[in-house]
Amino acid sequence: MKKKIVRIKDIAEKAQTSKGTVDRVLHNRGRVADDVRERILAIIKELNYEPNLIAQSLKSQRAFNLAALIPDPNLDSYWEAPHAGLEKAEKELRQYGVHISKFIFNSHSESSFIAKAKEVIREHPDGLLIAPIFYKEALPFFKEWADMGIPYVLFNTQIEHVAPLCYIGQDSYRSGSLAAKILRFGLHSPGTVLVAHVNEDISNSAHLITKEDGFRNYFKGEKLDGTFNVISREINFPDEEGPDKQLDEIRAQHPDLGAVYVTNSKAFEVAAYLEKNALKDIKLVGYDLIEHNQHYLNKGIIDFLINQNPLGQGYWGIHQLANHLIFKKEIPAIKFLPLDIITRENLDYYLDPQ
Amino acid sequence: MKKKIVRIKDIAEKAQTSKGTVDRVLHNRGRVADDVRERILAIIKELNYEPNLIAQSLKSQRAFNLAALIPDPNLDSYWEAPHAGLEKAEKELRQYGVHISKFIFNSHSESSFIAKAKEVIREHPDGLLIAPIFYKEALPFFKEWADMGIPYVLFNTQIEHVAPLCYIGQDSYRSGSLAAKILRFGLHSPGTVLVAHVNEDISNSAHLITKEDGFRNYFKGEKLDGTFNVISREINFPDEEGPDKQLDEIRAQHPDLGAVYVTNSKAFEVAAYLEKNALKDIKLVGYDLIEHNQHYLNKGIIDFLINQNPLGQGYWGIHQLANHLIFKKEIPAIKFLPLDIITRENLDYYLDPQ
DNA sequence: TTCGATTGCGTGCTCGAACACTTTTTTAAA
DNA sequence: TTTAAAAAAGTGTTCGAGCACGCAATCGAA
Repeated sequence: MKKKIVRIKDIAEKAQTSKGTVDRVLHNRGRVADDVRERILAIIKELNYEPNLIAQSLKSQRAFNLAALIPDPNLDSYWEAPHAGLEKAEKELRQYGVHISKFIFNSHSESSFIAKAKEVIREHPDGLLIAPIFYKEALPFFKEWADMGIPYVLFNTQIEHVAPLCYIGQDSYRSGSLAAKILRFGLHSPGTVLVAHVNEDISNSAHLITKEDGFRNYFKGEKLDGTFNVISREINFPDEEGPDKQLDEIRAQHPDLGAVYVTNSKAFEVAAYLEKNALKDIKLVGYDLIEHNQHYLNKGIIDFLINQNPLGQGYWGIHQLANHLIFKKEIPAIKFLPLDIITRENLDYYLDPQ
Repeated sequence: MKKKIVRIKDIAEKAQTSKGTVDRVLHNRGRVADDVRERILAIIKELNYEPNLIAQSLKSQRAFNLAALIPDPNLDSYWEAPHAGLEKAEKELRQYGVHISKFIFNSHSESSFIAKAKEVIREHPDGLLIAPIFYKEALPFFKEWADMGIPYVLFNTQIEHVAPLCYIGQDSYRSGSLAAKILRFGLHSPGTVLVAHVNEDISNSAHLITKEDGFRNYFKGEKLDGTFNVISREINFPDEEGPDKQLDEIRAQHPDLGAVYVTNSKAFEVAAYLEKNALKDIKLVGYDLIEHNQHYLNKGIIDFLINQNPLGQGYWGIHQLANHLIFKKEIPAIKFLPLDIITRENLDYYLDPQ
């Protein structure tokens, strides 16, 4: 069986018309007699015509200026990976005329976010990828971008009541349940389990609460809430101090502390404490393959990390924009990335992209 | 900063010659004066010319007939996924003229493998993807294909002393270590750990032994070989019987059996036994997301599965061939796919492809 | 010098889709 | 019936790389 590629010309011939007319039908560009239009549409369906993307993009040669509004990786190394993902996607899509302008803000400064968001508006990109870590500050901009007709993709932080082209990231609830499952598997005897929100402004981070919900409900669902006592704490401290004081206190209150679930990428802070105090039997699960975490994962102090695949988030974010703008594909409103479970033995595979 | 794409014409102009000459230099298609050649090469380097793949493949329009030598998914559902991966890759690459012919053999019959392998030779494909599950029978063909100049990619089963274009699959040794790590995390007290090779001809499956090595060495490396007693057994039985007799026997010998590691996709057989005998405390880890395994994973009888990503193996196998044949990229000799850890809570994400 | 052969190099067509431009047909008004 | 305007349909160029073809210059032999 031969696979024949259907060209516009083939359709034209079969419809006894010219490729120009077929082209007008395909692109709804002006004035074709109704009977001809219908005939052509029927033939398109019949022959199952699919435009040749290669020829298409060779011709169109259009430039797509995408913008990425994303935190500074120098201030929080977590953001290095999304940057890398962006660049990987840009490399692949350069052939199609994609260019990405980065607008980098300070992840600790709302005002820098606002300033950069305004810059984005001035630039008027064809599409936008944004990590909306400042919920309240970001809200007004969504409306503005929508009015300007700039499609935007959110990643890392899911936001309700906003209609992006797509959200890319993890299912926080599931993510919490998964952490619970892992820790429960490793827990040998009844005791206290701590959910630790480390150095994060909870009021601006709904997803951490969602993670906690998922975590707690795992224990409830498994009828284990009698066996294990799940407590949660916000643990905030200046960089130079460490969480020692707070953790000491918690251990004093709950001598049967058996596991800690850190809801963001700061598990290494807790790991340092556990190591210092030789608490080998307290299980520890956290997020993200940043260097500090890898260090304690290799030492066996952090047992498992859940990978949020930040590289993939950047990569797929740009690809979704390209799928929408260039390839005119339908985009799912949510793209959940896998919840990868990482431990010392499979760490390597998740460090470098495919 | 504008990103200017360098064309052959640009090079020609700068070198004060014609695009035909530049083309001859680029493709070593003879007869260019030495001074001109050098001038052109210098300019190509200077301008950092990269051929426009889009235009390239539009023009070349070549057909690439790839062959896939792969077991029948109707006899072992594990093979459904590689088939799906093949098809996904074919869809993506159809634009580039790729067509895949499947040569499907019976995974229980060496002679059917040989027959199909001979068919492949008659077909004379441009490239070949093969799951060499019959080591001895496959060997002579590798040489033949090499002589015919057909590049071949191996997947699923790694074979030494053969020089494929690439091997795609898992690092079996690591995979064993990972299984050990997981089980050890869940083991609460000293006892016996069973490595089970279920219904598989060990003599033709070196990779199962490698898995076992990785598994055992984890316990040795962690200085746990005193605490845990690792034993291994080949458990073979006819389909209609089940492993009950053998497992009963093992439990009689080792009443302290705490965990089972099944080295292939047959964990569900052991799971059925555990369920029947209400052995909730025996931890179980196996491979592959086939339906039977998913069933017991959801019931919580299988604790974790390691995903060999069979879909990805098919997908990347075809892509590696395409990278070599069409895009002339350098191919790594080994592409290890990630060792994904799957449990009930993150199963979904690994079922459907990206 | 003339002819043929070889080497070196330039021209122009091709791929399929996009789109500007031209030509033909239809419709409405004079 | 003529004519202009509007609608419909057709033609031809373009994108960048590949490659066939053919022209021009050079060389060697007669």
